[in-house]
Amino acid sequence: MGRYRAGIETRQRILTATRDALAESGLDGTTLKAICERAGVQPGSFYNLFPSKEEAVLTVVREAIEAVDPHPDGEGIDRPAELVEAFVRFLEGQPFLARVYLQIAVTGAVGDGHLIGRIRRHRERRVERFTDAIARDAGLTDRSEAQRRAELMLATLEGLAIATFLDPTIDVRKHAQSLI
Amino acid sequence: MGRYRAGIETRQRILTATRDALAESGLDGTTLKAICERAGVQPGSFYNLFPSKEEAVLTVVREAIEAVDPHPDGEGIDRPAELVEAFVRFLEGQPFLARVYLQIAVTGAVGDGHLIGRIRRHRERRVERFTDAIARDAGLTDRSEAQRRAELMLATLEGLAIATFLDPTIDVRKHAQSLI
DNA sequence: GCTTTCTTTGAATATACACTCAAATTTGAG
DNA sequence: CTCAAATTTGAGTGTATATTCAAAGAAAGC
Repeated sequence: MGRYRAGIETRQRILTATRDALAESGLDGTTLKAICERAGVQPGSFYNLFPSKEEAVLTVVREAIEAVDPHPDGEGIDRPAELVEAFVRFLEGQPFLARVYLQIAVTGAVGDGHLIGRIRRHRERRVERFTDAIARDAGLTDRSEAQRRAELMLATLEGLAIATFLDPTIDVRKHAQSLI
Repeated sequence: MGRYRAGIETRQRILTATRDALAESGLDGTTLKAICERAGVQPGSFYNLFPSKEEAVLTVVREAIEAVDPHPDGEGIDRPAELVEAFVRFLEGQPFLARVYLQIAVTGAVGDGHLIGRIRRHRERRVERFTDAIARDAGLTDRSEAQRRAELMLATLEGLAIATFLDPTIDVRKHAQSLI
């Protein structure tokens, strides 16, 4: 499966096109046609590089989340404030992608169960990171108490995301700060 | 636009069919065909009673929310605990409809802007009720502080709803109680 | 029983979608 | 230059969708 330079470039063009389409038209408006037109590519070419439309969308969302991760390599020690800050940055910087993420989370579970599995795992890891950071920060020995707080904190952050979709005037940052 | 008895009965059958379809197949699986088959009705009959599929779905969701409202008539005084309890009851009793509600909230804003408008207004009223209840309960004269707390509380509840979709083992009630 | 209003039918419309595939073309290593 | 591997084309497939409409059929008031 070695790729030529042309293939790699096209792949990038498709990812950029997907990101732009998502920002402009949302998840539903981001059809294969829309992506291909933006990327200057025909469907067959798309499917030579991606197994499905979903995969391209998910790649874009994943990259955006990683871009705000304080320790994307898994090394280093998270602090709760950093994790919250990363969430807020994601939400403010790429609100359209944040919406797509939630859309998959809320919608996906009914689907084929493969897409939702990935979101589920991603969320589990996030709960763990929050739990660790909180336990460390508050000096908690009771890990289940830390997890309880982590779940609540993450729920609030995701709820705030929904709130901003419905009312963009809400000051997410201010609310998020009050969690720490 | 007076209706005959037959029309009223058919309307009820369609609403029940819609509710059942939503519970079994989610929002996406709830096609017009699915609704009509369950209700034992042809499409033309559906459109004689509802202007659109969306309208039927929204009616079902609205009725379910009203069913857990502590003061559906608008009279009486809410207490924060009651409002939280209503939310939890809705989430536990009709998880599929709760998901549909969030799905519209997260997805809708890109659409035609008419469906989302109704969700937005519904949410605004809810923030107000929470704000009033909190201000009264905590004896706050600063209404903006009460509103801040209300927004945060509602965000957490909605976030918990998302969490239960991804991980049904989460104890929403316990988390929700800790908010009061 | 007549007449108007409401209800039901069900085929038709229109359209949108993700995805496939055989053939033509381009790439780049040796 | 050669040739196998990678890429691109673009028409085509299959399927599903919400909604419409003219015509036929019940329901109720008088």
